[in-house]
Amino acid sequence: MATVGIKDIATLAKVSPATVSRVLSSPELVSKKTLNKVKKIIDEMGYRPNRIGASLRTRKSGNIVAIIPDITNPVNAGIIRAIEQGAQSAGYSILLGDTQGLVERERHYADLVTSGQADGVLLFCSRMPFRIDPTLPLSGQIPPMVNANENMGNDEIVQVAVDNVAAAKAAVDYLVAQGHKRIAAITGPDDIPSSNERLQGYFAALEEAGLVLDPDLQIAGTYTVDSGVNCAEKLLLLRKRPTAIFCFNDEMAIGVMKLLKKQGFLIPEDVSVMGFDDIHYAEYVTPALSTVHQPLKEIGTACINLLLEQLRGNHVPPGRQFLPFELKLRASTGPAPHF
Amino acid sequence: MATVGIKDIATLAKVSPATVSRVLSSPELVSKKTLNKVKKIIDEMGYRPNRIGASLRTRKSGNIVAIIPDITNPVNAGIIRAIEQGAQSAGYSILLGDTQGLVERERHYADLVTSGQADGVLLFCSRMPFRIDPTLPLSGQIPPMVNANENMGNDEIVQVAVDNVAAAKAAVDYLVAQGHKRIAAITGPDDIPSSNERLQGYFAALEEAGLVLDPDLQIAGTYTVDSGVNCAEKLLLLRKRPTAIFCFNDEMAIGVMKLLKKQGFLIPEDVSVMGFDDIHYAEYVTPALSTVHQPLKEIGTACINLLLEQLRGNHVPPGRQFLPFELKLRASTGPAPHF
DNA sequence: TTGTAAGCGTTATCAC
DNA sequence: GTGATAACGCTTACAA
Repeated sequence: MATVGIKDIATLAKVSPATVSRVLSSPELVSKKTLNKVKKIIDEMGYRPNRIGASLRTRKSGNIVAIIPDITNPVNAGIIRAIEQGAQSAGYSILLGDTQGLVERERHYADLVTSGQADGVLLFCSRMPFRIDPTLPLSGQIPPMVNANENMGNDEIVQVAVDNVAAAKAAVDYLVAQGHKRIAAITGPDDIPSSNERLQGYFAALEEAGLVLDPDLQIAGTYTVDSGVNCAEKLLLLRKRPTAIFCFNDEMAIGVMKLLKKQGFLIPEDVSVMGFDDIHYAEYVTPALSTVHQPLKEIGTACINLLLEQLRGNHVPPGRQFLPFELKLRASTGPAPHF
Repeated sequence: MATVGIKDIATLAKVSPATVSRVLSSPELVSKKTLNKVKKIIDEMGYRPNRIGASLRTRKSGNIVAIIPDITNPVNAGIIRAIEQGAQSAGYSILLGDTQGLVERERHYADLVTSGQADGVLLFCSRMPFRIDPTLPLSGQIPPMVNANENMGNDEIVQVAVDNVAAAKAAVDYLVAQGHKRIAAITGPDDIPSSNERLQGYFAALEEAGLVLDPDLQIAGTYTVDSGVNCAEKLLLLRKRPTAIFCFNDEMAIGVMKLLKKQGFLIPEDVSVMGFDDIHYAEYVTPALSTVHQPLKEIGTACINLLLEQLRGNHVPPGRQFLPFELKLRASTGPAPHF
């Protein structure tokens, strides 16, 4: 691997390094003749340009860092897959920053931009990983950045997601239309904005339906199957049980169904269960889970496109961009039981 | 973001750039006094070293590229998560190369090493992404590299995985012990070495049990739920149906169960279903899926450690390294039906 | 259309 | 312990 550089090619092709560089980066500036000559040598020598050298000079790394709480989460994985695809087509590579939800790791990965290793950020969480002076305008303080699937509570940031309020409302509207009057909500952790948005949608639907809002029917989970089990236990212990349970993600819905079945409840005859996300397996649990579908691929594509636009130096209007959700009605929801 | 560099710090601290560099990289070489002085200025100025400049000089990017057919696959996601963790602790970042199984994308990501953007490779597929001269020894032709969870058919490469032959044999041994005599196998695509290894294990178990090997009972799937459905259809159409179906991954097992239930078969009373992988949801399908557990975290950790060892310049004995699998017996397998 | 030469921000090698 | 200086491999004014 005796490294062959641009100078070696230049020497062999009897041109200047600048010309070789042009052959690589802007071939239209080079005459056909020298172009071919140089290309031939490049091939013969198996020369591969060193991107680090170029990066140092151009001050562009060609990398985008994705800051993700958990790559194992199928929602994130689905989005990142589309992102990677779009990035690669545009000549960018994705740096994977799985943070396990830790602030320090979010910061660490944000620092990759500061240290020149990444040109832009895709943020899958709601916390701002950069130190910001709140008295100054945000633009100029942060690099090209797009938030994926969360709400940062700041409309100066470009954000792509599903309209969680509307989506949750649609889910609950459906349960209401099925005659349910006691509809429980198992939310996510209360510091997660998207979970709070879903809660708002839940409230809105209940209010519109003129249903009383029973605080006992609102429980915070942690987005895991186990927490679904635990929350369902609390719900079933109530004197007045819910006839429908709306879970803010599919994992918890799966946990809820697990407990329900274990306790001999019929789904949906006794209790309807609604999820959120439409992960791959929602379709294959028994009964098949009704849920809110999030268009992961489209979210990912929109994110990377908006980021690439910024990286090209073009202005992207900040604020939230909503992609359409879809209510997937399967077998876990049905009419409210009669008493 | 008026970029402040090492020289600025040097000037302000009235030392040489070299000293500032030492403060950052080898503080033990600097006197306490200057160390503090320089650190203070660095803090005050919010100076962040530019890694690209350093990379150019040291010829180390600090990146590792993970070449993965599909990040959406929970097995890969689980492994990569542990890898990312280990890499980050060692100061490395992971470049995500989702290839969608395409050779050209595998090559593309391998090229990141050639172009200096990555120092090592974590390979999740069985194809060698580097051009190799087969007449020469492999070492020297490839960068630090570890294969995760596949078999490259080349013992000169460091590879970490579960012993697929033994694992599949254990799974089938169990079915045999349960009295099954007609055990079907739904394999993966036949160009995937790990699938072929599982097939070997299947053969070995049948042979050891003195069972006839019926070619009708061996079908190649594509590792998707749908392909599980299709393969199960073929199996159920046979005049002599299997009483147990061993699927080479959980997704297909889920598909098989879906069809079985749709057709009114009882699992495991009529047909036992065994999966492979033990993905998160295997536990939550109905009936809970018996399967072979792969220790994803351990695989990931072993991979990154072996790679880091190579990146440190230490020799790592090539060849395959097996991590222990575990047979998870849940509700989808049981005794063979009596006739 | 091509060449010259000055960097990009760091670290390594010498001296001192 | 510290400083001067020359790289690392490339791009890009500017000049020719």
